Amino acid sequence: MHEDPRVVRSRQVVIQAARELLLELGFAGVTIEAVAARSGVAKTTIYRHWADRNVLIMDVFPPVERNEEAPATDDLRADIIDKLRGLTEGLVSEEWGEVMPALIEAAQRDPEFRTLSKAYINTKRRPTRRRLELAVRRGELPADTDIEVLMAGLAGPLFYRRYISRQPLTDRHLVEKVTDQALRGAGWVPMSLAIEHL
Amino acid sequence: MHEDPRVVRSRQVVIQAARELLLELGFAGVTIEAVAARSGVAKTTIYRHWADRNVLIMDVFPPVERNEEAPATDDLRADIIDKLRGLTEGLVSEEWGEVMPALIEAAQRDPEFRTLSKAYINTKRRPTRRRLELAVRRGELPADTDIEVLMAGLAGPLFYRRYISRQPLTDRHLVEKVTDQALRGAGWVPMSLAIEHL
DNA sequence: CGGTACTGCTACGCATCCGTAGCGTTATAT
DNA sequence: ATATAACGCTACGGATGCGTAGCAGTACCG
Repeated sequence: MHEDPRVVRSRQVVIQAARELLLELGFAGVTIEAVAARSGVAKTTIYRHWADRNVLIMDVFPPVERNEEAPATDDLRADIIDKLRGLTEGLVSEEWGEVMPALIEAAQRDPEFRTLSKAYINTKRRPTRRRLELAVRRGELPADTDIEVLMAGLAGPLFYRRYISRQPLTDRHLVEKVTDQALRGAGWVPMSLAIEHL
Repeated sequence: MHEDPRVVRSRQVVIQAARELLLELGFAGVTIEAVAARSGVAKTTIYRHWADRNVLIMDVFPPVERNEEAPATDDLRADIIDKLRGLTEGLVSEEWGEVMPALIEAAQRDPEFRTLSKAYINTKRRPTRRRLELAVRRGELPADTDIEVLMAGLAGPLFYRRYISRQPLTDRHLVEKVTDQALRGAGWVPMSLAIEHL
């Protein structure tokens, strides 16, 4: 019942090669022949694991992890900064950041990729969204806060710098600045003050 | 010295067909043969106007317009909202919005597309950036404002909603909400108050 | 109205890629 | 040790796309 280590290795090596090709040449570069050449795995072997080219390409994108928890200390700002740091790491990582544009572009026209993309985004968004909803209930944020606008105000600037203006995400205190700008703009009141308001 | 109307027509029809194919099928779909079939223009004629496939694809993207002026009324908020409305129109337009993901993805790996993309972005950003710098000089914004973070806070959320979370940009007062969130977060003070502060 | 220039069509040769078949070899499991 | 399963290799047939050549028609310009 154990997985044959040869199978495990083949799959891993092939996916890695396919990912590299996607980064370097775009979707057009991910041909079975090119993947075979780069990975050293025979073309026939690739076809023994993936039915066709499209199935392989889907597997290039990392699996969705569904188990992230919403942080919930009594410090909203710290919780958000923590989340945005995670997002920043993802955006600059090779595994995620480099592959995102291809996924976004594909999602723009292919329903299957759109589904995959939505699964990613929603999974990533949920914990932060939960935390913001909690903040509203607690009074850290005004009751009439538009959470979606706030979400966009937090994550949007990071995506923007990464893919649109192409500026570094490594600037000192960037995440803090973005967080403060959005939270302050949303009318954030630190917990201690919020309690006084009751 | 006039342009032969046949040439004008050929170029226009071909580019239109190529753009449609880019939207529907991505870069891989923009083959000379497919463009010829859709446009009704003979393949040989296409090669008479474009040296090869890449040159044609570059022409699919609309030309950069360099003549936009920075607005400069005494109302920062109104000026920014005006600019963001323009951005919103672009993002939902067929000419721009639908083609952006492909350009971003291409810019991620191809230096030529990266150059083109930068030209677009910088041209679009400049007027808004100018207006924000003016605002700092005038005292509408704090002297230590990080203009790049503020830019990202204004434009980022709109890009984010369009391409990442895929939410509508047509919500009532979305642009106003985004503007207020970012400006307020940046410590914006309306002009009348700013004067009092002197 | 006559020459020029643009266009459309067919037909290439070349290359790349798809996905499959057959066969020998080697690693793995029991 | 032996059967099984995975792998590599070569070789296909079919499809698609590139970019070019040659020739015939026709729209344009002066």
